[in-house]
Amino acid sequence: MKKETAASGTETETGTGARAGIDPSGPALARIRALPSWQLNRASARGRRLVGEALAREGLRMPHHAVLSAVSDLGPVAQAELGRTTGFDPKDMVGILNDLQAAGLVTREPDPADRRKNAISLTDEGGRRLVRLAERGDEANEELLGALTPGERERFLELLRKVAEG
Amino acid sequence: MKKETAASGTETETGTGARAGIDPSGPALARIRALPSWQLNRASARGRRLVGEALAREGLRMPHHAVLSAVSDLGPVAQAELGRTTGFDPKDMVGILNDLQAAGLVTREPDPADRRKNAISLTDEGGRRLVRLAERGDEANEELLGALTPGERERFLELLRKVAEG
DNA sequence: AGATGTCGTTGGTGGTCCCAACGATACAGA
DNA sequence: TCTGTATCGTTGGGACCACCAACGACATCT
Repeated sequence: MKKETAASGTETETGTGARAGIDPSGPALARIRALPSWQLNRASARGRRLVGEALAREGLRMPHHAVLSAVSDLGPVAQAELGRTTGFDPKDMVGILNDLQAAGLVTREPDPADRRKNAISLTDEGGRRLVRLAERGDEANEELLGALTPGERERFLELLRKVAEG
Repeated sequence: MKKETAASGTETETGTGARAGIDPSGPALARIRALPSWQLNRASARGRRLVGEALAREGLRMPHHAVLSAVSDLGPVAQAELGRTTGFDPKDMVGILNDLQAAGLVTREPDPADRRKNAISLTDEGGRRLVRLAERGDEANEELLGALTPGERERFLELLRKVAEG
């Protein structure tokens, strides 16, 4: 029952990128799996899993790490500014900061100079936790790129940045 | 327009917008952004957005494209087999196939040889739509890698596969 | 026959991202 | 000073993707 109509017939095309060694009977799935977007999703999912597991050992998740880093860099800073810097939605920023505040890693005080704003600051414990988070994150990324040589990693990151920035 | 005073206005300033170089006192954010996992997430998100928009022009989404491709390759096939092949959760497979069936792109008939199974087959319209989906997907991936030369694309995909497979 | 496992399905969770609206507040211009 | 406009943090909702638990129906192995 193989009535392969799609793509198997006279789809000569330019022959670009097409991995010539693909199963001739039904290349549709292999084509999809060869797409950069597909492989990017797979690699990204693996990275998220590795980093997620690593940060979970510190009781936090990736957004917490990012926001904690931003607070560390920007000193006392408003939530909206944190959102612009890290790219997280204001809606989600509320929950992230709630978690960090509940864990005693940041303080959230009203800004006397602008009473609309919250001044977010890093606590000492937050600073210590951030160091450990960075270590865990580095370990996870080390494992993520484990199959690559140092030279390949450099090249990969360079190309990846181009793709990410569009 | 408006000067951004921020909470730390009085003593931080130090001269510029600070967008230029990495601040040596607090490189935490820059470190995170330089992580492969961070860049992978960015690139993957861009890919998902581009592909999603492209496939939406055909009224479908990425999982539909993948499953439709699998059905095209595997002829009449059970849902569980589709799930194993494409990696989608059985729960999600139900919804995906509901959509494809409602759109007349696949048929779902009871398998007489095993009444637990559904035999999923591609319709003629499904085959035609799949061709268009593949074209749209290729266009989106073309744009995704637009900043890379052909040689860079090949190298990038090679490294990306290594990272994805771990 | 009974034990075991797979089938499709339903239900629920969590994470990421985006949008709309709200009250409170700040600010620029009439 | 008053008034409109914009931003602040917050709440609520939705789309999409990934994952897991449980169930009845059914097949298979012993």
